[in-house]
Amino acid sequence: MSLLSVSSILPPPRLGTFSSCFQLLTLSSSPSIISVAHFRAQRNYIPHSTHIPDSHLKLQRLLTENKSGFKNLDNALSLFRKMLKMQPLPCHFHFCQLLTTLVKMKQYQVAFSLFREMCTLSIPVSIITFNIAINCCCHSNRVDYAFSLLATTFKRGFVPNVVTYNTLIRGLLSQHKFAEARLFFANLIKFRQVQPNVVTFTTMIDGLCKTGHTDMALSLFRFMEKSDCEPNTVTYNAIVNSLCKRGLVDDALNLHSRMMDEGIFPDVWTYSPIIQVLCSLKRWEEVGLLLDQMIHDMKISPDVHTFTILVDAYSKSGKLDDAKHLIQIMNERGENPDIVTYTSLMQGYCSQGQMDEALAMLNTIRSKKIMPTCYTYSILNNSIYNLELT
DNA sequence: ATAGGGTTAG
Repeated sequence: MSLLSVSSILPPPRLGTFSSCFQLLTLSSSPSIISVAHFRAQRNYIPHSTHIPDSHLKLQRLLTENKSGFKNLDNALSLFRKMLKMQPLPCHFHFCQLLTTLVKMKQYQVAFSLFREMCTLSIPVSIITFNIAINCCCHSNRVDYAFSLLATTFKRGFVPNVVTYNTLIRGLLSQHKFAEARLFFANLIKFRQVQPNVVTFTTMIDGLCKTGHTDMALSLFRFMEKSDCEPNTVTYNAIVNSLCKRGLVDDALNLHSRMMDEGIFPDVWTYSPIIQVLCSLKRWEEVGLLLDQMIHDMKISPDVHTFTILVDAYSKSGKLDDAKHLIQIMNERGENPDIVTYTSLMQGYCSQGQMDEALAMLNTIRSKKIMPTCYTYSILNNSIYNLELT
């Protein structure tokens, strides 16, 4: 059964919106009552809107400096408190910047509670603020809250946009609510709520793949290829990743060549899953060729994930010195190994029965102030348990 | 200033 009929999928372009924009533009360029002479007469006048208080300039600098994440959560929270006390209040843009930074720090619940506080205190919000909050709910696995926020959005007179809907679709799919996601997507199109874009389709395709509905994902992908909304690298990557997960590495390799033929450039996200599955199949020669192509021909640098895949592959084949050497290369290149990298090497030591080395690894992790995860302890526990059995 | 993708255990 096809997901959608072709005719229902793309609403006609919204000429109304474009033409009214155009009208506005024409009006604003019509002879104006404000002339150069007007400004000359008042040359000492500084318009209110251009005056930025020092506190706001300082705030802007702080937000820009820390935009990929504050050193710790308290810094972000105390900045929020300061912002609330500022006179005049910082603009909407700055509050959004702070919330976005918290999202980058994966502090979804904190970001959401700040959003709630903003609403309680009647700090101006917009559809963008709501979208950030909806995204936080989805990432905290509370897609139910996300939908109640959608209702609030309507109640407050904001118009949800394609970002709102894409976020909600992803939220439903990440909660394995496939039927709901599909219905929501179909209704958006049926009732012309929004014009889907490449992110909408890619989100659906990726979610369909991950919920085991690969046939539907492929038909949506084929539909995109024929439509005005052409697949991009991320769309191809969703399919490549799914093929790799299903062990269909040759299909993945074919798709990889096809995307290049179509003029869509692969990125590190395309290569990593293919390299991973080739490693698991011990097709080492091809791993080498692909890495060479990626690094030298395509000029794509392996990142933490790619390196970790290789560290894991070496560890699993007992080549612990090579794995250690890779970690050294990572450090030299500034691709800092993370908990997954170290856990992979630690597992290598465990499976070789080198428990002293494995425990030393745990100490290294601690000394680097990296938080071990349940994987780290579970691997250690299982090895100790297995040793006791033998 | 808002949305999409890859790595580790049993």
